[in-house]
Amino acid sequence: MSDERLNILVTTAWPYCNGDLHIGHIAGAYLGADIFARYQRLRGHNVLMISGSDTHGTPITVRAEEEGITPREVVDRYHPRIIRLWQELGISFDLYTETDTENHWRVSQDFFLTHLQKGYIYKDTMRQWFCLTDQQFLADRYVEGTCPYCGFPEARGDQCDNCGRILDAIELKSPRCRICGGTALEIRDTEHFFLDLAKLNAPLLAWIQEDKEHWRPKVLNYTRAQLESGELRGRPITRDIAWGITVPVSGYEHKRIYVWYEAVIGYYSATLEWSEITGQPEAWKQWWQDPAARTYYFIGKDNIPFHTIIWPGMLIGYGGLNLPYDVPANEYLNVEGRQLSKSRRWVIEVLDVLERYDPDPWRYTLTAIMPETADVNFTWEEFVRRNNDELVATWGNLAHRVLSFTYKHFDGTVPRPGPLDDQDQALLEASAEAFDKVGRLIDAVQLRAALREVRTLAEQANKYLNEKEPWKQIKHDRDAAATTMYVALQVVDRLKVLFAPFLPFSSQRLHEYLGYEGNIMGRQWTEEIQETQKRHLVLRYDGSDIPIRWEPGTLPPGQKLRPPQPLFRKLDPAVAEEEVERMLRQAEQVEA
RNA sequence: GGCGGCGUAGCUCAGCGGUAGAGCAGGCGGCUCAUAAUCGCCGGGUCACAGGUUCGAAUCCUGUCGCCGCCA
Repeated sequence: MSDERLNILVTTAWPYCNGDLHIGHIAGAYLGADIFARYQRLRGHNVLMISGSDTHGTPITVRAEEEGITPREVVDRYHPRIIRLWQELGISFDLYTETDTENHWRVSQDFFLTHLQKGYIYKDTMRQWFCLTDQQFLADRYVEGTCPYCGFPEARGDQCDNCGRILDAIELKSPRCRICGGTALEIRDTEHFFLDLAKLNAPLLAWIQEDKEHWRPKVLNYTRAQLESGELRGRPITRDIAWGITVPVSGYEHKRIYVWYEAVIGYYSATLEWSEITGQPEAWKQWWQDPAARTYYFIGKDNIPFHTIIWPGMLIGYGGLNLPYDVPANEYLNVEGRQLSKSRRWVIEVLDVLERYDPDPWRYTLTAIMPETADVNFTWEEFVRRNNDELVATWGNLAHRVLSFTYKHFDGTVPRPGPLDDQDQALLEASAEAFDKVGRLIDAVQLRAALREVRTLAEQANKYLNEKEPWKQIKHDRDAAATTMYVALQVVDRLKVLFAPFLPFSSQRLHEYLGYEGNIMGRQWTEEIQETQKRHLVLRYDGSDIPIRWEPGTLPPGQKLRPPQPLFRKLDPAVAEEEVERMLRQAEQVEA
């Protein structure tokens, strides 16, 4: 690990702001990003972690129609809830914003105009359904009809829910308008703008062939296969809908920019917004123009092509901005053997479970089973087991036995050690080496393995105590017991740091029990940002006062401890069954 | 139909060219500081199947079977 200070941009997929987030979202993108960002901050790198709510696109308008409210009202309901989730789970975005801001509109329109002017956008005509009653074109999701392949009468314009085929809306038989329910539709020509991906194929291919050894094989193989096929086609980037960013071209103001084009620009626009808010208008250049800067995109596997082909292509077309350094895409998290599904109500919503459980057990379990290389299956039984047998038994108990023993026998003070024997030194060395080992794994975004490595050190420390038996030493050789507890306390103090990116809440408490002052988690707060016309809520973070670093420190002898409490609670194994039943009841309500 | 992934101990999974590993579950033992936590030991696998490459394959290649994605 070099000591060079890097500019590191950590970003995550922008969640659609049409509902609450579930543990699949967290395990897929946000938790990994947070662990990575917290670690890199402790290393002393110049980290900026940003994201925001995706407020546009049909998922939002469909939701609004279902409830008879405006899209903006949908956003205003869920955006603050998503922000509250980040706070409760400790996801440390330096800025979490949204896409319906003047800043994001301006930056997106600038991208559009720049692409247009540089020849990466062209105009073409498409054939689309037009509703004679509403006098407007209908985007895919606004037409329903009979599937031309399987005859299913309720097929949507983009896909048939019965046979699963991807459809072109104009293929539908007996189409109906979803807005007015009428059938007075006809196919008309409509003009749209297209991103010329074919033109970007060659430069993308050149980019993907250099310095990508650190990419996950699956992400790299998939991307290479797409680019080497040389079959990238133009994609429409405008739509005939009424919600979204307007097309900044005279004569086309009634059309909107397609959400897939505009949302990814948020990675850049949010960095500009952060620079603006913090009064450092040039600061964004550290991450977007420094050639040594690294940008990481934490996403789910469904998003891979947007981040390894389309967004890099857009950046190439725009010019002058850094391309992704890594796209550590995760696979899916299933629950109790079934795929998570909002519509079938098969979900574990994070805000909901945080009412019954602490955040760190979730962070622990979801990291331990993070779907880094394959889909994984979450079960409540495993959640309870990981909590009780690993988090509580191995780590929480280690911290507690060391703290409470010291507190009782050494007057609540870190004892002064005598000479260290081989065993003492071996454990201290192992705890120092752990920073290097775990650090390498996090740098490579292998978080499961990194967490396992930290847990191994906790196991070594438990073993050390069993061999030293300080409860016997204290009876006949107080100095020997003092040395043992000194060594154990050093290791617990270091484990506090090693666990901090994964388990920030409990590391903070341990920090206090160990007698230290200060906040090692950083501070999160919300803020209303007023632009010329619009107003929006953002989440911010400040970790500049964090008093620990990613290195083996020394807990000073003589430091006064605070009265210790257990770090984690054991869970009654019965909760696993109760939670599964709760989920089954929820899912059945939908089917009924 | 095309592309890709997976199939390793009862369970969940790691290993991905050099004498089969971890955690949990099961059995036995040590300890009693600690949230009946901890530590040690034991049993248990023809690494889906069949060929091939190699001095040597769970690990590379080919095929078969079984699951699962993505695309058409």
